[in-house]
Amino acid sequence: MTQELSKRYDASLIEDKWYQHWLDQNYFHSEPDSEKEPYTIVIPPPNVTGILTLGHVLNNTMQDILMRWRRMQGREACWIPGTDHASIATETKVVNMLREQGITKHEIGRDEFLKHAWIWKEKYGGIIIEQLKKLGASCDWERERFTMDDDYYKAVLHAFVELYNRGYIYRGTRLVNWCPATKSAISDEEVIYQERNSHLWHMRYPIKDSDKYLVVATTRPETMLGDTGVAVHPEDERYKDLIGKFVVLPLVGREIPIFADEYVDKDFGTGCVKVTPSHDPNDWEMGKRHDLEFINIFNEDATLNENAPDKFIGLDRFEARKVVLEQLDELNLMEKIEDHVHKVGYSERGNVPIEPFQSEQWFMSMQELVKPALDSVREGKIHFHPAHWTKTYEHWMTNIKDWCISRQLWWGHRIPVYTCEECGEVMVQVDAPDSCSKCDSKNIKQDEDVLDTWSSSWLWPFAVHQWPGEDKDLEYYYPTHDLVTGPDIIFFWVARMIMAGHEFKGDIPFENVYFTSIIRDEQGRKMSKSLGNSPDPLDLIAKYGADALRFGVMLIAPKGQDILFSEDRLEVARNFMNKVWNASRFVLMNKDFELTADHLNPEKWQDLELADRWILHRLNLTIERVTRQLEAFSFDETARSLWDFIWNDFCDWYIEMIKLRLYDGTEAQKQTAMSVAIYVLRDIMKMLHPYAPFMSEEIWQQVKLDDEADLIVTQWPKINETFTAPTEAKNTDFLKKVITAVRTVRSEMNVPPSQAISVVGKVHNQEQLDILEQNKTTIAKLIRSEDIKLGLDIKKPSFSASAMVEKMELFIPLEGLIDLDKEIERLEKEIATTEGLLKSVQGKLANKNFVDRAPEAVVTKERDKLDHYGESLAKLKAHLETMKAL
RNA sequence: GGGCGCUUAGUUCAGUUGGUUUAGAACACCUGCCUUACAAGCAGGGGGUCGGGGGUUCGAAUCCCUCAGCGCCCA
Repeated sequence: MTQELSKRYDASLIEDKWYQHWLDQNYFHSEPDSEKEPYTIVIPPPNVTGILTLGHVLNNTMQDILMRWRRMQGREACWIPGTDHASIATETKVVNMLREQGITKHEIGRDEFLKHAWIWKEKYGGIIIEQLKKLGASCDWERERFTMDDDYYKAVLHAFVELYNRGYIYRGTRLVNWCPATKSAISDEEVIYQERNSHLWHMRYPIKDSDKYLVVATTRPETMLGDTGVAVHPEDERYKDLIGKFVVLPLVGREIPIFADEYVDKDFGTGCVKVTPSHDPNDWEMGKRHDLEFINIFNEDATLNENAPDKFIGLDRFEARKVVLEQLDELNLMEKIEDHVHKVGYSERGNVPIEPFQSEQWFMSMQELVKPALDSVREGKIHFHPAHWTKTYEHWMTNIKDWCISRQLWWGHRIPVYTCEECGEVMVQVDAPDSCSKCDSKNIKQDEDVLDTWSSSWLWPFAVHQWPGEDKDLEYYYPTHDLVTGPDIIFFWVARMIMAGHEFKGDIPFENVYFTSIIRDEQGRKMSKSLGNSPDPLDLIAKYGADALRFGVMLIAPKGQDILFSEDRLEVARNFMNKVWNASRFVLMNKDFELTADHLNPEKWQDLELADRWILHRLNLTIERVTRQLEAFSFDETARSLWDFIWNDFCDWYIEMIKLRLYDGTEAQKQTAMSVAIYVLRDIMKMLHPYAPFMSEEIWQQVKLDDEADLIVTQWPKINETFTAPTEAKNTDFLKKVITAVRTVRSEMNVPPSQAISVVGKVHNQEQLDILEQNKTTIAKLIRSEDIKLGLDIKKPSFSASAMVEKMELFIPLEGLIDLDKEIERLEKEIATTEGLLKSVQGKLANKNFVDRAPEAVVTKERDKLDHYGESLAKLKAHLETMKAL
């Protein structure tokens, strides 16, 4: 039986209940089913020790919408969840935790450190997963994966070994982006450039065997201790004579050559560039070209090493800068200091300036991997949404550099390269060798480094299964279908997954990639912990409900643009949820019969009225539109379509129009109205379910038949062709216009709702008369009038306000109430508006070019308008005259 | 320096292949209402000429060029 619903929707009473119910029924779990077409999404695995942010809410709500929608469409829907070990981020957290206990990681050693890390992971690793459940995420939790699970770990090593054997992985000494805080190399993508106000120091380098000097300009004076040359442009007349000569490096005394290189920008600084091959990428290249000496002056923590003069050894790089500047100043070698704004690369995780640092690392050659990945996007096998990201992708892919995949960390997948200490044999294999394959020695040492996190998560779409083993799940669910992620990881992750998909599976990993917006605060600032502008989604769920959070975020998530978030936006969504709740409550309060299949069978409906045919017609349009919008990943437009249909059509008009039948109608009339209302409400719940799963399920339980399934597994609504009723839709629009016109007069003339009025309608034709006569009681109810007179040639009352609707004249006799001046003013305004419209139409039609060249239909339309406005204007003017004569 | 995107009511945004009236919605605002689903509500209303300029066209917020401002990415 129907239970009483509370007047206000309280999300907290139902959300946990339904989530538990869905879990109990195992609805989220998927198994391969040859009868059904699969639909798969792999979650972008969040950082295992992370907590839910609004970005996750946005991203995962979209995924859940797609999952629930596809599940309802009958697909075998599988959403695979999991977390990422996040090498640097997690290790940093564990290091900090240990530091608070007075422990350093080197003290306790690798194995002991990893024990602490796993304990940390066990303690905090489940948080974000539990938070996703609060949001309503319908992930297949039985399939949850972690990138360092045993089998996943092996899959990562397997991929390394494979690529090594295929010749894509090599070891090399390169200048890498070095993070002195974490003492590890990082990839190009992990360097964040930030603008800094700094200086350009102009320093004098004495020329050997001369009393002259040349001036170099630099933003990093401390690196001069590692300078091994000075470069000028070959065509720079100022310095041509100096090429081939030497300068004596101040503070160091080293004699270094002056040489010419095209790279030098004559117009920057002095046109002379100090060259530090070991500490600058461009200088590195020049060093190679000109066979310069490579002198590394830094330790791993960016203090100066023994290659620097004694007094600098051990100084931090920033300290060293001060000392260098002081000493140059003392020696009168500082020409001048200019203010200078430049971009400094910071380590994303360590949050300190990165140091270009010469070291031995593992690299992955990208040349071959890029090709199929680029083609599959260019050829449209993989679609990006919005499409413009394709260009960004192409640009990056065509300028890609080899990927530095080793990290000087412990938390992660340790590189499976083993070296025999006896004979130097190198063995690359998944399982550790017992002995050297060449000399049989047991003295074998594994590479100390771990792999970049992304070189494990790039395998995610297939490594979540049993890859590289035989696996029916992998067969069934791969390739996946859609991926929803942030554009900030298009290079880190998306591009690399596409490469891995092609390389290891010979196919694309997904068909569509939807790039979400970036969430900012009201002032457009990025959300961050330090700014304190990043609300906790769980607080928002507690305050507004998960459904409102989901719906609200979708409502403000435009395709391809940043989102400006504020809590006001959630209030809007909460109000909407309350509206839906109350509309449902209204229907249920008026349902006084046990619902049967007959009630829901359109063929059994008797005596449908105009309102019924109209709302069913609108329902059809909404089903079509919402389905189309979901197919296009238009999450915001879908939300708006649902809003418009539910609030504007169903609540504001349909429910109001059937009240008369429900309150005063015959049993049959009431039954019909309720049947249609419930039918529509049921489809509303189905369409709303992906957006607001909790409330829609709660209401569904009240309007479902006993033998029907829970909403989450109910079939997505379909268009019913018999509901198509364009004429009824048009007639209803006319009816609505008449009602609104009367209401407007009422309001503008300050007639309170309690005040009875009469209405006299002089219709334009018989059709209008029929529509209005047939719906007279409905009109009466909605305009609160007991007295409506209609006719083709009805007499116009003298004391009355008036309005025009599609050539029909409406009079509202307001004797004793009417404010004559006000009505005259109103009419004059109306006349001015109509004159404006008329003028614009006349202008078009007076243009010979328009009449000659515009399509016939467009011209006809304008002629109709001319006729329409002309007649309206004449009538309005006539009214005005009568009013003025009074 | 290169690339991508944005600029429409006070605010946040819609506006599909250029042609339904003088550009829509929500929030905010103004007026009147506790009308037995909902005051987290109902009814009504005011408010923008679509960043500036130029062009294409019978017709442009919608296409092209240009300038300006903002944002992001890459170097």
